[in-house]
Amino acid sequence: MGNVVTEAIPATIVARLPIYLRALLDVAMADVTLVSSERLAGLTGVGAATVRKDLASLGSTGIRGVGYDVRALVDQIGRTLGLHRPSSIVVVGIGNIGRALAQYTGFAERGFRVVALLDADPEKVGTTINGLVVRGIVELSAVVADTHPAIAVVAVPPDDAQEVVDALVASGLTSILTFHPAPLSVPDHVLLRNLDLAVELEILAYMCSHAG
Amino acid sequence: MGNVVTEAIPATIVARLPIYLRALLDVAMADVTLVSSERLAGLTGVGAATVRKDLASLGSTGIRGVGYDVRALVDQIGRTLGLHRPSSIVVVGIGNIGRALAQYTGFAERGFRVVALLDADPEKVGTTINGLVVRGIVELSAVVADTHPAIAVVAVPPDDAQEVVDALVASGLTSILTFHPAPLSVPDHVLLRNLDLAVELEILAYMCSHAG
DNA sequence: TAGTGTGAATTTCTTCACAGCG
DNA sequence: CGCTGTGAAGAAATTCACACTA
Repeated sequence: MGNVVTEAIPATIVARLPIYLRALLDVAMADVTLVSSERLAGLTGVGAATVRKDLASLGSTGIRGVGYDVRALVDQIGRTLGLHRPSSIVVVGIGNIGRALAQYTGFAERGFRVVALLDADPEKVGTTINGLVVRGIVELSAVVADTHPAIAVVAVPPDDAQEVVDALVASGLTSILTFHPAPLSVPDHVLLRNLDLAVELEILAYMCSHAG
Repeated sequence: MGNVVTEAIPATIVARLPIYLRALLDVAMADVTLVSSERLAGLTGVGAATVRKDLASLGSTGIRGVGYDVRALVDQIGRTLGLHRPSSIVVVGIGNIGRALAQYTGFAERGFRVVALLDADPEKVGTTINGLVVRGIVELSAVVADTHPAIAVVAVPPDDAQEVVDALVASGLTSILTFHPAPLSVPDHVLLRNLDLAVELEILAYMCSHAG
């Protein structure tokens, strides 16, 4: 039990781990050092039994009759998610969303480091954001080869998205986050996660017209 | 079968409907008028049988041996999601993300209309974005009463988010989308959907360190 | 014939309930 | 005593397979 080696955690659980982590960092701020599964359940909206099962699945370190040590849990989850050493990120497309990412200072404490910014607009190339110089998109493969980012975030205009994604894939990147309002295609070995704001609003629209 | 009245569609299905819709709008652009469940499955990454089950659950109109009529499906899904008439949106916080939302022209064709912009910064109040004047956050309840938005999108600095959400709830809004890097609390009757970019990156980080 | 619609089988996820331990 | 850890039960979602029909 509690094997240190990774043994494929189901996607449903992986999707909840960041939620736990977020809540744990939050209570840690308030100098709380112990949480019960019940408390964590209340903070995250997940069932208490599910919380225990999830934590057990990553070889948890709960103390019977007491709860879980917050710091230990943060470590455990962070390690499971691969955040024990910072992941480098390249941001492609320095529009509103790209700039938000480049300027966001909270990534550091979540284990992410923005290492490069790229844009196609000559007016933006050469400008500095948060200590990073924006480089031209023509340098894409050079920048990737240079900084070896783990993840690329693509926030370019819709018409350019597929092209940029293709270029990233060609440069060897295999994890991409996009904000594109339509499906994008990538080879099977590439992980693409797409956030479409309209999709989020549509889900909310349904819930709102059928409930509260 | 195929009851027109709403009979509580499971959340898993609701979450997929916007994905189908997105793919359908995409193929409609290419003047495609018919799609098979197989094709839709390929476009969205969902299983073909699941696609058929989902569409059947909203009283679908597939034609055996042929496929589904794209326009009919778009209508059907749109109506189910409550998009047959545009939902009004108020955007609170005109930073990078808020500006991106205010400027995004694609919402109209997805059934959403940004009707108001709010910000606390006196420098921003009074400026115009995409034909809308930014109003002060002190006017929040007046603006809500005035424009009756269905959904509020909150993109303010982390420290202000809870306060703004509370004010929105107090003004009577019950559907809120936020971009906050921590849990937010709302009364039970309010629907809050939170997009934490760090969470998305963390999920990607896990997948990337355990697969591709 | 090609592809929907759907019971039935299967897998996956969640909840329950409680033994066991600090 | 209180809370974790977990088998077993239950619910939900997915997949299978095929009858059926335009």
